[in-house]
Amino acid sequence: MASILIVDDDEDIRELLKYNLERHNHSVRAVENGLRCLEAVASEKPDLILLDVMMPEMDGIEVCEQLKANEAYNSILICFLTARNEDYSQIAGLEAGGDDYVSKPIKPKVLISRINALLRRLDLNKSQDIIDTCTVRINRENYTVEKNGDTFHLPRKEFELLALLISQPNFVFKRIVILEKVWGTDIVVGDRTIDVHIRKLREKIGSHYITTIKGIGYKFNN
Amino acid sequence: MASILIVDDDEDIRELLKYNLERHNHSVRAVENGLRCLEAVASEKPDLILLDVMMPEMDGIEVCEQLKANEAYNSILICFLTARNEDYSQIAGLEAGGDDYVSKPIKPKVLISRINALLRRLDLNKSQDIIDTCTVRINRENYTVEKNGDTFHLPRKEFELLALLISQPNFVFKRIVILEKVWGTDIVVGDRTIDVHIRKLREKIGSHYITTIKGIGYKFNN
DNA sequence: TTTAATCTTTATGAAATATTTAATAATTGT
DNA sequence: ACAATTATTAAATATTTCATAAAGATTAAA
Repeated sequence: MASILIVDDDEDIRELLKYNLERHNHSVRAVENGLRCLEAVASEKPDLILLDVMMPEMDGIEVCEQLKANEAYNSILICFLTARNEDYSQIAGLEAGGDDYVSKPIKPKVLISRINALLRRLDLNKSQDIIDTCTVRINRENYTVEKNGDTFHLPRKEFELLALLISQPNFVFKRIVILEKVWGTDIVVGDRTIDVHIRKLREKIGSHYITTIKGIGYKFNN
Repeated sequence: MASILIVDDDEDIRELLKYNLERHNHSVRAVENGLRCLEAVASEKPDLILLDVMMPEMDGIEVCEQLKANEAYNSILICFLTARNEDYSQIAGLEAGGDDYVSKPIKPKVLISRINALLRRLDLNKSQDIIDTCTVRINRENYTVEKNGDTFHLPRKEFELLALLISQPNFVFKRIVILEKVWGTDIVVGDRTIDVHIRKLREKIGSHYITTIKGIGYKFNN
């Protein structure tokens, strides 16, 4: 859902982060130092950079300052990765124009949740109260769905699930992404919970609107 | 819960915002222009400034730049208030060092929710997994509560409610603040819902731990 | 100043909804 | 056919609402 650039000299961390972010549908590149970061940004501007503070040669703070000084790049979100008690870096990083920081050791869950919070800032105006496809229209004001003229109410979770799927018709949402968006990163529910809600939705809006993509997730057909 | 400074030349807006923020437990000051804002900041540093962009004499962007240039004040969060289609201002504002913006006409709910998101950044490290008073200890890992040696589980909402109250023993949480923190700003539930959860909690941890302050809210006794 | 009536807010219990789990069946891809 | 994944159903929990009772404030009269 977003293009993310990882900058860290530790290959294990790059791999860990790449794996986790890709699981969550992000498109990820990873480089090992500040110079490569600037190159990567120049070749394709990412939405967000995960930037290690402590790196040989050019540290994260410096990279950040360079980017924020460049009008073409200063809208890129920057999230610093800092060692645990590196308090100074945290402050310096945020003052250099960083948007957030995450302390190592990095818990993937925490990282994902922070990243989502940051990305939400990008599309502040995207969030719509009413989503309208040619067949179904949902209204966040009162959790209702309108289909062929008749309007009915959906309970919260079912509504959020439908709202997510319908936000990008024909796009396949992975199960993990659904969990994250509808249930939140910190709440743990069993795997079958999604299925049950999908079934309820299908009962209510008609089975053919939602297609299962086995091994991946679900999509709303339009 | 936070000290907030409102800067807007429109008295109605100042009043509206002040009223709403105070209802949510924030301590609020309001001034009518940029100069007064700088004075107010100098006399007492706020956690967050709600800063109108369009103001006579010194506009919000300029105020923001001055504050962010001053090492003593650049940690203050700044949220711009912009006219609806003032797109340029939004961008300019964020580039000037603003942390967020809210478009007029301002919906109090939206504002409160944004402000909470910003303030959460201030106390990233505050959130504890285990809270321990002399009598009761809660564990966010697995939603359990330990009292006099025996441990039991609480359902999510009850747990969150207890966790909130216990986070500041003897502090009276207003109903609206409880709703906001436990249920979230965008979810609407009836007024009696809180009562029911309070009752469940009292049943489980003992009635004397929670005191009702009529017309205001509840507190956890320690 | 006390008392009683009145109004507002909170407590309670039961019912209605919503959500989650768990067990089993069905489906799909290999 | 086998393994993995999803669907389905029923049951268990959790959450919310609703109606009614109780308690706390407030007001006005005695």
